[in-house]
Amino acid sequence: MASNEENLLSKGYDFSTVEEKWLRHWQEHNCFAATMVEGRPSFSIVIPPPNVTGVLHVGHALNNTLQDILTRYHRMCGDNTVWIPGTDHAGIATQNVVERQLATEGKSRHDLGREAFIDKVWEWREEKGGTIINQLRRLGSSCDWQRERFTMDEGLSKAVREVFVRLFKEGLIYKGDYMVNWCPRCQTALSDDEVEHEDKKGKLYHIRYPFADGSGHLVVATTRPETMLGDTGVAVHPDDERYRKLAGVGINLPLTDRVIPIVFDNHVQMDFGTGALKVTPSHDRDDYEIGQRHGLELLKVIDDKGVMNEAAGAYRGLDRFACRKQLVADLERLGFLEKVEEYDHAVGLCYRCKTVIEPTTSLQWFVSVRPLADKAVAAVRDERIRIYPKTWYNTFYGWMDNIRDWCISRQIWWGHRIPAWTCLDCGELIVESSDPASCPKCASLRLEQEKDVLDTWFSSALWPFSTMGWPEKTKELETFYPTSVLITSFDILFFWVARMMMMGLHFMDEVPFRDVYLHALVRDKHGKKMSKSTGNVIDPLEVMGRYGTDAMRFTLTAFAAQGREIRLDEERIEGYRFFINKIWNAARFALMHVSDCDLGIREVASRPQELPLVHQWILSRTAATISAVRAGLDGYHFNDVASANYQFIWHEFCDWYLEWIKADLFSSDETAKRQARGVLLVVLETVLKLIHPITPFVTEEIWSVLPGGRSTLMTESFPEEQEGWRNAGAEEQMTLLMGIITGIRNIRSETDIHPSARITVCVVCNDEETRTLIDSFAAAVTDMTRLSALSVQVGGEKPNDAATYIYNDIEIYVPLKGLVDVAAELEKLGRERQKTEAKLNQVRGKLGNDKFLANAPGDVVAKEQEKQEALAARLAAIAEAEERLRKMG
RNA sequence: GGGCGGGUAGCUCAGCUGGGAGAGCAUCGGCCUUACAAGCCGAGGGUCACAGGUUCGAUCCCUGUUCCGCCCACCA
Repeated sequence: MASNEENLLSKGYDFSTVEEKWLRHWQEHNCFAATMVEGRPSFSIVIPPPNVTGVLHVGHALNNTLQDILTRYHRMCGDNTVWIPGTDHAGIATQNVVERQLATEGKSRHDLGREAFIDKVWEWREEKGGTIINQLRRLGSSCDWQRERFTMDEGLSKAVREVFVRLFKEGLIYKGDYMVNWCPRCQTALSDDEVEHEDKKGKLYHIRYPFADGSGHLVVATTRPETMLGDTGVAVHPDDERYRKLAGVGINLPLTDRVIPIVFDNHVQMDFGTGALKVTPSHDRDDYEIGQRHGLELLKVIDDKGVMNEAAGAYRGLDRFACRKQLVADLERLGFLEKVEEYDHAVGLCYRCKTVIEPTTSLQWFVSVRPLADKAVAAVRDERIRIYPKTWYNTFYGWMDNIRDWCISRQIWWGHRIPAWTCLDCGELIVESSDPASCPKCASLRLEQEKDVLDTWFSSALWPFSTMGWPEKTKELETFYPTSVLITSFDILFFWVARMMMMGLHFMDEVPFRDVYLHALVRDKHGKKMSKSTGNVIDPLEVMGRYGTDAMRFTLTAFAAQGREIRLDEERIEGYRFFINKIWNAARFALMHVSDCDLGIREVASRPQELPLVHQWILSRTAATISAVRAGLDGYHFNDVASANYQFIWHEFCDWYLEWIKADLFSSDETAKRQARGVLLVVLETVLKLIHPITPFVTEEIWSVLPGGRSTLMTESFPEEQEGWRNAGAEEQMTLLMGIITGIRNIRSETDIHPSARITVCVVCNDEETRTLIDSFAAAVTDMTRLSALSVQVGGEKPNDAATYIYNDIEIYVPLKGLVDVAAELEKLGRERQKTEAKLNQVRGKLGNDKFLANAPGDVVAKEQEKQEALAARLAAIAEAEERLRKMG
């Protein structure tokens, strides 16, 4: 082994050098580039574009690890494969970032003006926008980086305009004055799902509203008293006895000089509060609808910044919350405040800045989503799109059934400006994909473009086809659309996933993806959401630096069961780092024996029937692992893929196989040596390929030093099913031998025999076949348990004065020359006997039950019978051993 | 208020179409055995939340109870 040390791997796995090396190699050799070869199956993924302002968090790490696993798998399978990367311009988020930067210079975007501000954002993007992309690269993501897209790119912008114009012309986009969710801080409208609801401790104010005729008052309750200044009515339920007589009676609205009417509306809940509802049509969604039904006036009292306007009279200029305080004090002073209760209720917050949303009416653009949503629902019902895990179907349908029109205009500057113009002369509204030069109606040149931009999700809804060149007819679209699978987190199922379905189906007349895999949210080990303020954030970059990227990727994969949350524990990452190191060391060992081999030795694996048992066994187990890994990958059971690899590599390949073949590898028997080397090389190559999609770096590095001069592992072919390696008989025989070895080791350990002490063992079995098997592997057994002698017999005379272990129906004796603790041995055997008896009784019960025999399938009955025989034999063996011990005692 | 998910070993979880309870980590004991002490060998540990039901047979299916988490919702 000294002669070819330069070919060997270093003693410990140094991930940082290796990772750097392979990232460079993959990039320089353009290994991730898409292939579009005629006649091959296609596999395509578009990345859920992270915000251009983003930095890699552990959710990204999970999301992209899973995508990379599938991409690498399919690439190795020989499919035409592409993974298209990119980023989202993230309207509000990015604008906020740049505005904050300006604020440090004491400026606002208004100081710069729209165009200069947008230039500033682009500048920011050039400088800092590549951060997350570089972090994704570091993760090993095998995206076709030459195809990187940005939602504000020229091509994508063209697609956005095209979609907008078509939808408008089809009547699916309209403009109107409606109630929207308004963020006073971002000063823009938000769609319903951009509003987060949070339970807050608040107060419920009960306010007296006097009748105009002076006959008394009624009481209304509200959590937002400042909105009363905009009240234009009071609503009660038509069936409410208490208020029936009030028809036609007006209300003197306190603190104002206005008289407002009482209206009767079914929407009012009679049993809430006093059953009387103050109606503020301009600042509440329900009130808006009640107002519409009864022709109530719209009166805005809060402006775009959340400040009371001139309609608020004396309160004008006050912030809405300051106004609330002041107004409540005034009501109390004037005797209008009946009472104040503590009250918990949900408050709508801006998902970006957490400012309390102010519902208000405003002129906005909307998409009529019903017809689009229907297509999406149909596609899911027909299984043209499948959702994994399937628990999400109900949620999906529920949401789609209740979907409302989508407000797509945003009053910010950074984004796709709405392609609509108004003619300042004739008022014509022009919607065109290219900028119009003049008004088509009056030929005026005085056109003004809409100031609003589109909701960011409008452009990301087009992502699966806009990134492939739509509206042009491209080879990419032909080859890769629809995409194979969308992998994303469930929290954007509706923001994004549903809308991609709608747009894809509408414009491509085809689903955007065949499968949707929704992975869990990553939380801390206690199930808490990670957040900077709680300080429980696990930073993937830090983790990668500490344990290596492969270790982190493997950990995330091992955790990726089809559930809703992943509780990530940093200790686990450390544990899996040991596993990566284990692979490294196993390879190091293997290389000591195969580094100078010619590749012809691999032939031995193609005729397993000619090989010794242990090789047949490992090949059979390898075949089983290939099946498990492929099945896991095909069915998105990522955790199963991880554990199949882990279990096989560590506990079968390393713990048993490598130990077992050491004798052959060091042997002077050339045939045995060649067989061992050949199978070792084949199995090592196979596991490297199998696990490469999860841990690309360490596997590439090992692969590169295997004999034979190799290019990259990532373009090698993924292991095919190997039915020819399957061998149930070999597995059974090996299981038996391993059981006996474990038994002997158990005796050693239990009786405090030093591991290096040579002992003799006598194995007693019940048939000649077993005896021959054990006998022919006596050398291996002796070797692995450090015996000086092993005798195997069928029945017959057994050693006295021996420690005992029963494996199935086989008795294992270790003579101890008077050192046997008879009582302890008997106790141990007694426990075993009880367990065995209990099981046997259970089985006998079943087999004695006619109904079981009549109803259970034949193979189940047969299995029970076999079990009965095995248990009975074991029981007999235990009894014999006990008897022997009693004689001694 | 509605919907969804979950309660399995000390911890984190797996267990996919009902037929002998599993993994990792942690714990205990023993080992520097020629790849690996980032390791090896051995061991202990669970009335599968609770109560019923269906079935020859239930961790798995059905009903109810309870606890936890999430989502949706116009009771101001």
